[in-house]
Amino acid sequence: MARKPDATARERILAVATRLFDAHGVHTVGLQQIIDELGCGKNLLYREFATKDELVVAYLERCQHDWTSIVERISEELPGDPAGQLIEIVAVVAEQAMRQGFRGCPVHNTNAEFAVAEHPVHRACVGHFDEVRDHLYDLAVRARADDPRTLADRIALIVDGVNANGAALGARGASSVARGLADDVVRAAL
Amino acid sequence: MARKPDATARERILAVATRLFDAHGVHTVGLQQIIDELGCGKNLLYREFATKDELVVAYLERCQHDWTSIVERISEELPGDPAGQLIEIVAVVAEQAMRQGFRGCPVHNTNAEFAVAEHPVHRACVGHFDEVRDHLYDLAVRARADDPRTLADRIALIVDGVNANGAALGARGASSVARGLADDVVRAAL
DNA sequence: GTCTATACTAGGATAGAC
DNA sequence: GTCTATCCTAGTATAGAC
Repeated sequence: MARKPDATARERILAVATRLFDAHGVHTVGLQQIIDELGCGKNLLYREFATKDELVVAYLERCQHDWTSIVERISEELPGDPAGQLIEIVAVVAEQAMRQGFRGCPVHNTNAEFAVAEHPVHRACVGHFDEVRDHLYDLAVRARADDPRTLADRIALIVDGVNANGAALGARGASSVARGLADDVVRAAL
Repeated sequence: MARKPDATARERILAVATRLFDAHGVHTVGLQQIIDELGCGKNLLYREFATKDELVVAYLERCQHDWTSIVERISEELPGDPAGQLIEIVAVVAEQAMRQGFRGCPVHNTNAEFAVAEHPVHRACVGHFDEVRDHLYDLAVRARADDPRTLADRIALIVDGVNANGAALGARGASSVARGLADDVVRAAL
């Protein structure tokens, strides 16, 4: 009797790959390691993702989706308060960065591993940061900032700074001052 | 006739390794690639650096030395003006981040590639960030900030944010607003 | 037909012997 | 400075279980 095709295979592969990539970085994790942890055959992985690059791009899309979920939740919690949303975005990222074992923004980390500008993985990373930038700008405009471009970029600096500093120094680093800084930045921009 | 032992060998190796590590990341650069570019034998490299990890640690020490040179130059340019030095540090990093081909802080990038906390490379990275943090705190104290810890951490966030954002988006990113933000932050803290 | 498991190629890695 | 040993990688092909 033939098995039914497993519709969840792609999701299961991505879940394992995400966990390993997040923990160790992309280049240090081999496909064999993913296969071993999945307990599946090599063919299954290669059916869903023809190359490792494809798997990495799918991983990045998943990271991007996670980010979108966060900002949408914040948007629902503070409807009609774009200025508050800008501050809350910083607060949520800072909270993540102070957790034990935080390794930084996975997209930044992946971007650091793929230097060639034309590489699809590098492009996927840049695409994510462009989306983040656009969203922050949109919030800054709706907050009626005098200079929304500058406000959005200042918040972007804080978010990126929390991710980088938290990856290096964790909770004993600079993340704890991020929310206060965002507060001052937003207040001064309105 | 036998060659004299080359006292500059270590420096030449480090120079090539630094260029390649900066451009492509640590894991993607093989020792063979470094050897090929040097035009030397494998023994020479192994005489100076027993393992790749040792070479990477030496590379990080070089990065740390480069950073020290920058802050010392700023210290000489603005003697007796610790507040101005904090702003100038941000300005110099932002200027670097807007250059063509900027790939981010090499220490952050290397740290992202070495996740294991006990790994000597990871330790070397954290050591660098601790030094940076201490230096910023020292400047904030000497600037007579009301809360020097918070001021130092706010500047650290901006510096790290410039490095991360610049690596992703370059000159079209958020680096251009860094100096202005640092200016406001320092002014508000005094 | 779908999956697991294994064998295999080709290349690159670290490491070290001579 | 060359040459070798061993290991690990991505990716392909094949054999067999369900």
